[in-house]
Amino acid sequence: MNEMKEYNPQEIEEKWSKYWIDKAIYHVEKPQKQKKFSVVIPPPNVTGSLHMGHALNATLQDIIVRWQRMKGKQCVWVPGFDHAGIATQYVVEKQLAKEGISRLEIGREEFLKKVWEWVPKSRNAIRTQLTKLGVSVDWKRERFTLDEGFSRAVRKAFRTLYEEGLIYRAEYIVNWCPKDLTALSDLEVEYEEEKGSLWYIKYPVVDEQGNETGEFITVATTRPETMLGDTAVAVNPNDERYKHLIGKKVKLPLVSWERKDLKGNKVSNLIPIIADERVKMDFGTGAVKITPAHDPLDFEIGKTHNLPFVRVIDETGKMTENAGEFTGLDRYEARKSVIEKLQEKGYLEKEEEITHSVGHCYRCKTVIEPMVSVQWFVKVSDERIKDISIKVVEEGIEEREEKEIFVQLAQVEELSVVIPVKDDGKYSAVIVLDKTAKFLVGKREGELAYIYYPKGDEETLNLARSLAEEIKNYEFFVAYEGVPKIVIAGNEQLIEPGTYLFIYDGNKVDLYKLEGKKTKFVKTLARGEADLEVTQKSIQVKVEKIKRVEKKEKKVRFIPEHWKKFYLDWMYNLKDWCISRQIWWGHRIPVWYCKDCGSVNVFTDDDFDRVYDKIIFNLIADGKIDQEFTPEEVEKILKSPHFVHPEITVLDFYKKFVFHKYHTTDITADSLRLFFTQDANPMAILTPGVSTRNIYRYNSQTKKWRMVLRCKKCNSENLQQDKDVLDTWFSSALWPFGVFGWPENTEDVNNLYPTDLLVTGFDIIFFWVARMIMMGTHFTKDIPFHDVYVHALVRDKYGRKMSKTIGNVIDPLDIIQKYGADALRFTLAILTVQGRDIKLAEEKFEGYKHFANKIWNATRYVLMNTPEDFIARVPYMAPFRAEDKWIITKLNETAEIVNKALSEYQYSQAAHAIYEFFWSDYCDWYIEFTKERIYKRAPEDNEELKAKVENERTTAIYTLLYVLEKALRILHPFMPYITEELWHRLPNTEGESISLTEFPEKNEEEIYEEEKEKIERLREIITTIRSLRSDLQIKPNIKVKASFRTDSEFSKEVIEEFKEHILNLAKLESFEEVDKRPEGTVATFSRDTEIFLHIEGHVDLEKLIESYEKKREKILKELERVNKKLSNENFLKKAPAHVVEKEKQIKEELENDLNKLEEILKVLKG
RNA sequence: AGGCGCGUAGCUCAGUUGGGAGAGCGCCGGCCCGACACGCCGGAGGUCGGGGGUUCAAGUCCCCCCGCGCCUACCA
Repeated sequence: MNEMKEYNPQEIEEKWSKYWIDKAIYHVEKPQKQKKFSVVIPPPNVTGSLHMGHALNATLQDIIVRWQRMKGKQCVWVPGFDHAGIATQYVVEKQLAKEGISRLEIGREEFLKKVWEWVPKSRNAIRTQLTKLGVSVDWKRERFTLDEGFSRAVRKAFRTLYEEGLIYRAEYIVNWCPKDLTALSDLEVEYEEEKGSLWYIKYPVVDEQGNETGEFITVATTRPETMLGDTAVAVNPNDERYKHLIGKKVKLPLVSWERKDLKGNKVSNLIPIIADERVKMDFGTGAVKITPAHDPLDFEIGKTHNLPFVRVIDETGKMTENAGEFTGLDRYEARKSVIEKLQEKGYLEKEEEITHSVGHCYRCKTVIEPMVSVQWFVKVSDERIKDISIKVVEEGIEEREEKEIFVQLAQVEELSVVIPVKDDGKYSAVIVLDKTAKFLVGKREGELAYIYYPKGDEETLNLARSLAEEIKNYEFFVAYEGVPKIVIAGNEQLIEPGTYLFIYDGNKVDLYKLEGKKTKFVKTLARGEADLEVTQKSIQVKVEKIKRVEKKEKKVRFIPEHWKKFYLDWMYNLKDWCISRQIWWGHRIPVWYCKDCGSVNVFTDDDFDRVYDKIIFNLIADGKIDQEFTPEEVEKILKSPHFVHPEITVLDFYKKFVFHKYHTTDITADSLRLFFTQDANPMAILTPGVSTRNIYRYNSQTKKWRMVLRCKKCNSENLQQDKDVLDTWFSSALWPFGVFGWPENTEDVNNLYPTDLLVTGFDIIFFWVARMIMMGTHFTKDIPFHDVYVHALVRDKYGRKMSKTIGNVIDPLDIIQKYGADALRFTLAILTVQGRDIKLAEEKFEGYKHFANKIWNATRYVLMNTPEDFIARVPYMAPFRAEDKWIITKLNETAEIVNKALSEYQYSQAAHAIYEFFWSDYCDWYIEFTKERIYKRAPEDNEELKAKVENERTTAIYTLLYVLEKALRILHPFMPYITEELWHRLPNTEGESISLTEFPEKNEEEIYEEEKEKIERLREIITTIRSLRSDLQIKPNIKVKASFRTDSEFSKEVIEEFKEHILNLAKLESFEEVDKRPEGTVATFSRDTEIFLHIEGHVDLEKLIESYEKKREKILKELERVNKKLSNENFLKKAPAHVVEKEKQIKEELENDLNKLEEILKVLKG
């Protein structure tokens, strides 16, 4: 019926990827709070390209999201990108450098234009890569950390924190990169072990007059050039060697010139010897030179002892004027020079080799320079931020929310309920409870809304109430007594009389038996959308107000759990977060300094109340227009396609994603001009309804308008904006609520936040996860996410990190090209075990492409044998056979394992279960079993027999299709493409996408224990025969005669029932029961059954004997173990009875096996 | 230095409350049998890093040691 070509991943993946996006399958316009499952993607860096870590990250998210979606959740997975300040600036600078352009030459504005030109190219590339992976994200909600909404959110966050005193500006020692010319946060510094030297320098001690006493104090340093900035020598107060020197002074060698501190005060070259506990006695000489301006610890000591700060190295790594004769030298040249000079003058005592770790810029690898400068900090160490961030992870916060709900209590007589169920627009079932309904309970918006119960019957009302508490997942449920009329697919269903409950959960109607207050699941009656038609004889409604205390747990759970400790350890020792960066690409700090009164102004669009003002202000603050601009410029920008969503304009983006209002507002150059004119025109004050505020001023020379910002303290217009931008992570910290529209109180924020899951790598727990928790809890008073799944690092096959330098990267795109995205995804999933890094080698992908191929071909087999008129044949199909029930049982067990594994994020287990099922159970056994029925030729001349054969074939095909369809659904989250493709090809499916079908769950009705046991036994028997054939080296194409003998009724039954399968799958000519071993046969056994194979001609028995000897050894060893256990009195006494029983059984089995084996060996040898 | 993780078949790894050692790849032998050679059938291969302890029973829990990896801190 279906012509299937060979499996070609590229072809199908391209097709479905496009289909999903074009149809916006994964867009949910208005998700309901109760049903949602929301995830935000860790925004990939716009500079990068997708590497294996991204592929893993995206795959793990997609598996959970697709699974949750199939479980009926309304999934919203928000994609987006991160502007990556330093990294992007670095990349663009490098590109410009190739053209011989430096950013300093072209200036800030021009440079940013270049970046904006470059960014979309890179962004689009990653976007394409993500779509190739098959991620089921909602592209309509895509965001960028530097889009208009985010930029506004960042300013709002900054302002709020500033006003709360949680952001401050201070002089502090920071990690400075002399190449990128910016401060770096502690986390952005990479330490590496390096060989260096420890130089011992003698500082002459001087008396009160400043004359050298002849005594020296020797300090040790790895950075002699910083001695020029020394302002003290410190020793430990308990150090006997130096106690007498404390309080005295030394004369700083070489320095004969005048030095100045940060405020311009002169600093003497006679510096004090101070005592400080932080000095370690056992390092170096126990005396340490103090350079407060260029060393973090010295900075601290300098602060405590009130030492002057002398900067001797500038931003570019060159020596400052304080370095006297060394001024202008690079810090490394200066080091050489200083050493030479010291040696020359006899101050250098010795030089020792030392390995120490040196901090490098994470981006350009330049050695960082600790330097005192003025920076902005977030006071994350403040208890208002720190405490709650610890608490939500450590123990969680339980919040009690009192809710008032109104429940209609309807006392009725003769209650009738009709439940029509529609599936895909067609009626799939109708349930009619004519006057037999007992009570009815329903919800509205997730809350109990009404109860219908028999007039005056308080007992029933109470029962209904308690059931409403107990049953969590329902939209309504009806209880009835008596005989209901249930019609499913046109057939009336009979149910034995009793008290039952129909529960509708939004997806399906389940039937439960009601015994007292207990409910017992019977079966699922129908799937689809259920309606409710209620009639009653009389009604009396009373509204009851119920106070409900809703407990809401705010707890962030790390998976695997040990990352919790990792996070908490860091939180306990939290240092303030330096957020200013001396670069251009990023969110410019929304601070304007007043040049007149010196005060600090933080502006946001909250300072304006009209939409025009707000937009103009945001455009200026974002650097999109200058503070002086023309209305045409504004219109042009607002009417241009948006960077993230080119299908709409920037103005529309503002309305939809930034303000979430002003929907009808249009802005044109003309309307702006009018607005500005009125604003600036003092006469307008006389016109009613027009306000003037003097925000805009026209400059007739430049013919431009200017938005005037005024100092909030002195009203001066003489303001200057801070030149720095914010750390990218400051905006990323707002990601989980920023993407939903915060700071506006949007529907998405209400319905989708907190998010359910965050998947990320451990390396950014501090950078990102911690900061999202800090900012999330602070701004939204709620956690940003419930579960944080921390995934592994992807390494090469030798366990090394993948890096471009080593050249061991495996590019996911190459893998997709060669093996397909499905194989890539499945491989990553099956290798994902909690707490272990992934070692990757290309062969692995190949292996799982084989799996995809296997599924493809299995489907080909099924479809090849599905007749055109299959559906019409179904009503005539024969009853299920045992193997059908067996595979259905296996399918259900697999569904259960996969569901459980995924709910615990056990990706590997889940993937293994479906792999095992598909390949071993379905392909290797079930398909082989069906061949008997599929290939059986019906005799043309016997109508009755022909019909029987055909109907049995229909059953086989039906089961093949039924199981295949469900198995594809189970596999779908792992391999979305191939499952989508194959699913659409099956005749028993309809719908837009497999991803919108229901994820299979274990159905107790489909568990057939008896048949399962039989088939397992059958497999053992077949395997035993195959094994003997192989030992005897009988070619597979030769059919041999065989016979068996057994005392077990069960085994006999299995053999008789499945004789055909045994003949087919063990390649036997015959398999008859005998009393004793026939002549000319070789024996083997499977449990209680002896099997005899007729050998014709010469057979090499050596190999067989060898094989049996080996088995005998094994059994003996086992027996020894079991006997030892069973002869241990303590074991018999203390071990649980069932364990002892089991051991006894094992012993019996082993002894039987041994007897049989020895007998066989005797015959073989004799 | 402190903390965390890992050490199971040649390789990569599963092994969920402590009860007869597993998978994939590789290897060996045999097969193009009407889905699939990206396949089928059969098979070999392990003192579960070493030592001690708890227990009737330890790959699984506790302690020590060895090896590997990672993180944090210090490094004048």
